[in-house]
Amino acid sequence: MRSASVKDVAARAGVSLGTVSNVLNRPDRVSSSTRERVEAAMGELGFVRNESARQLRTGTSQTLAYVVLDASNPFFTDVARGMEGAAEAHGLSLVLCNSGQRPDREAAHLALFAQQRVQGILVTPVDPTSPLLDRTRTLGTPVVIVDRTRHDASFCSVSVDDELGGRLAVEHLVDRGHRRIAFIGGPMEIGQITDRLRGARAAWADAGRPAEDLVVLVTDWLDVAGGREAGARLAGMSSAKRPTAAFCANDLIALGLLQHAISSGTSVPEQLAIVGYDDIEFAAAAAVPLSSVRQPRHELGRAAADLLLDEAGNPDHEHRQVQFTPELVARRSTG
Amino acid sequence: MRSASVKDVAARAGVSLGTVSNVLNRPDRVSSSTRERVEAAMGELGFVRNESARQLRTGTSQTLAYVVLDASNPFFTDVARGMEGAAEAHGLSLVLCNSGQRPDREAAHLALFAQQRVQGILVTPVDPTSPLLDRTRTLGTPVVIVDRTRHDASFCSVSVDDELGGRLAVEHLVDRGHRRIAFIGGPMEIGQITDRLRGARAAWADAGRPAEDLVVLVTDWLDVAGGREAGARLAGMSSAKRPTAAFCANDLIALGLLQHAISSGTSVPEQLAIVGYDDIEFAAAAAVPLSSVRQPRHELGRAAADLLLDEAGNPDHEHRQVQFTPELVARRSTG
DNA sequence: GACGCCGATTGAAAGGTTTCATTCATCGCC
DNA sequence: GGCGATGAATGAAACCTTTCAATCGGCGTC
Repeated sequence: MRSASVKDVAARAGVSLGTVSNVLNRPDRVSSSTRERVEAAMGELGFVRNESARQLRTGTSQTLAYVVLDASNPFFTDVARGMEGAAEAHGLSLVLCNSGQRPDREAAHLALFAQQRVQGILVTPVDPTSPLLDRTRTLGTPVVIVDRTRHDASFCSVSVDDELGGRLAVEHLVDRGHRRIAFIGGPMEIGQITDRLRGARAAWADAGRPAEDLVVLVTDWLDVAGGREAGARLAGMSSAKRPTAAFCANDLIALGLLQHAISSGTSVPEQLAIVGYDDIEFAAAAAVPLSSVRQPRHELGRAAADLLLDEAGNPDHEHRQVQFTPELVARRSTG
Repeated sequence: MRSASVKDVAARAGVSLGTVSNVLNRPDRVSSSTRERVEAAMGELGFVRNESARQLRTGTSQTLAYVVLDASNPFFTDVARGMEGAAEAHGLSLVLCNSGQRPDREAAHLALFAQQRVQGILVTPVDPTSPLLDRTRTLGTPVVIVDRTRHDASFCSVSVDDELGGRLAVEHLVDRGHRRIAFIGGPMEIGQITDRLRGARAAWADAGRPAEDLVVLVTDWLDVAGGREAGARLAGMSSAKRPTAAFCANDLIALGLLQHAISSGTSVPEQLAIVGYDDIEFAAAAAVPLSSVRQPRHELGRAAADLLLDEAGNPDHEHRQVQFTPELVARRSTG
């Protein structure tokens, strides 16, 4: 039971095949009586337009694709929502694939989308320097890097000023009078983590504080478990050496740290102030609402989609690296 | 600069177009010397196989689609991970679209996937009774309903026994000695919410407790804000009438309730015990780790994908409604 | 030396849609 | 009543791949 084609519809409605196509694509060009006849035939036959054939003929697709780094991190799903808005405004659909931080899956998804001839690919790559990105673009599919960046200007990208974010967090802690603080995050291979740390150190130095009073605790990964473990390490320090505040490289770490503090009877923020990063929904909803560095997630997604559409459609497109400004949201976890 | 086609590759490699196709699809049929020549030509021309043309000719696609109800709920992203595993095992890709609970977007995504002739569509619908689902299947695309169900057996579906889940939660609270409890959730149009409530009431009755000692607080939606607000309502009750435990219809509600309790000085679980539902990652990581009814999220996704593949590939497929069994995970929030 | 066989290669057809230059029909107007 | 203009409908060509029956060339065998 092969599904009906325009030809079948045309036969049934007693019109030519071109007319059916006109009904589909330029309904104004067709008289209302035949239009109705054609539409009736479509209904009776259960006609579903074959997108492959359409796309083959026209060479254009109606979709943008986003290869997500980690679909279970709320940050990325919010970014994707911003993209959806932009795509919808242009009459396009956004489809997602999740790489789950696996380079092989990332590669497979990139290849699939390239073969599908999507209008363009948004990607938060496992490794932004991967030559696979260059290859994908060279082969004809526009690519925009999301929440990461290439230091040369070889790709369009959208990101947030992580150095400033680090700075904001530490300036806030300095304002609150802290004289010994911790930076918690890792792994240090991720450029953004080191940027945040650099900003943190700069702000600390600007405040005239000695470098050794900013303790760095490196975690294996940016998840809740890493935060808990860091909490245990903090608790193990002598009270003289123990920081009175912690700046965590993302909210998951901060939540883990908070959890450890509460369960071990450390009061937040009195004995330990905490600043997170990302301002995910759960940050405001934590037991002690978290201060956090907010990234404009929806704008990030929207801007990325807009850049991609420009790259895809504008003949004299130039690569741009958009950088957004983060913002500190002070809540109870810093007093 | 149109991208190269098999014809271009064939010309460059000095072979026929059929041979190029053989290199792509049956590399064993082609001598290694010509194969190398063809592959070299592909590399030089930047050939990318046109998936639309392939699909048009063969009639088969390599993808499954999942229309997610709410991509920002970690529960659904975990379900999607289970689907990814099943898809990968069959050499297929899974693509996601988010309806964000908007029926119009759900409809648009269903239409898109049907036109793309994906192998099948997994969907957590806004409304499982929507005729759109029937229409999509009638028009030729297999559909499996995820985490919802049709009460007639008209569709394959996977879900979890919500009545049992409600039962487990309340039995646990009864075991803990609570004699007055609350059910918090809503809106009541969602079948699953009412199922959980029915199970809760049944267990309560089985324990010989009077119906009026199970207080129902209806929320507008299953989010953190709803939980906070319910917390305020609980706090407003006289201590004689105030329940000593709450069973929340999902973890987001439970987290909101927990947050309210902590910030208002109510100790958990001593003054208020809390059971959530879904057992999302943040449940275990909450300030007071949440007891919760765990749904087998990955299995749910995997089973859904398997059903879909059977419906798509097996000529004498019969619709099945798979129901999984939930499990109570006791943590600190219930003592 | 002819024959048959086998693996390697070929090339035309098919798949469903869109496009566009043509044709057809109708109508108003001189 | 004939003419041009206008609007509607037509149908062949093109998009790129895969498939499959047919051809080719080389080899071993009788």
